[in-house]
Amino acid sequence: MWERTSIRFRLFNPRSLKRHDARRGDFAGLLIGSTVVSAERRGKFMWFPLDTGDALVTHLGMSGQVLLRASDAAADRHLRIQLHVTHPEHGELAINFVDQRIFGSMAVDELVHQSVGADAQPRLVPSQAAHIALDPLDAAFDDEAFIAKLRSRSVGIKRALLDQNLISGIGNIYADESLWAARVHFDKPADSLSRIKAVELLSEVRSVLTKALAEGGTSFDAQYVNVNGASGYFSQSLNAYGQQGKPCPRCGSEMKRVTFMNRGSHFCPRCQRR
DNA sequence: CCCCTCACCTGATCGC
DNA sequence: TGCGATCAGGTGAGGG
Repeated sequence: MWERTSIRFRLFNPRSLKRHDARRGDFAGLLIGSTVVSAERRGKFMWFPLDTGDALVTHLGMSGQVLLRASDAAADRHLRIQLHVTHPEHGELAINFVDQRIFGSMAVDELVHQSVGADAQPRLVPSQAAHIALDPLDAAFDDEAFIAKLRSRSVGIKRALLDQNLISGIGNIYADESLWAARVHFDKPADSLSRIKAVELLSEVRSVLTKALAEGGTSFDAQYVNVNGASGYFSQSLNAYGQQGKPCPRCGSEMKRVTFMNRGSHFCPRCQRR
């Protein structure tokens, strides 16, 4: 983790600041000269609390990355924002915000107090991320509250899993993997799940996320890499996502892909019945 | 409030 | 080789 860091800044694409509220002040003006004191994340939001009381916020969108580079390294493809920082031990470094599709962005946002989870410990989160629920690997995640809310929704279970107000950290890949593992059809109404099944599904969500983290995430190509540019290996372990046409690893039936919520849903028509 | 659709973008790939 | 359709790890605004 970084210690104290000062910031300089270059903007290559103004759309990459769409989450910044300029009424509070200019992005660069709020940032330059400040010191980063820590790093936090929730879902696709990642933020760096500053000594000013604000935070440098990043939303990764579909294709965003924050890459750590030598200060004189060649520009990355799709570089949108570059921060030059001085690290107390490592000297001059570049932090490159790279985002092919520009669905992500950076911002400087105020930190607000939020009381969440089973421990009711107030936390400081950026105002624009305050509606994002804890992820199920957070020690304070409230299983009972989640299961109750999940089972009160009439939407298909996959919609609910992707709803970051209910639970964070689950995107299209991990939703399909978790539903396959729990043998639940993606469009089964959430309020039709038994309590036992909901508990099992949450447990499968946790094991999918834990395994994916251990393997460094899911990298289909060189675009999806960690802060140091390394690929993850979870794509080797996928049972459902992208497996259409192949046999189900559990029962051997042919895996299907259908369009749902403008994205692909992958499932076994035999193991996962509506 | 809950639910649904669609806009927001660039780039890779596949079929003709 | 070109061209159109489709697909890609996510929100979030706006309508019913």
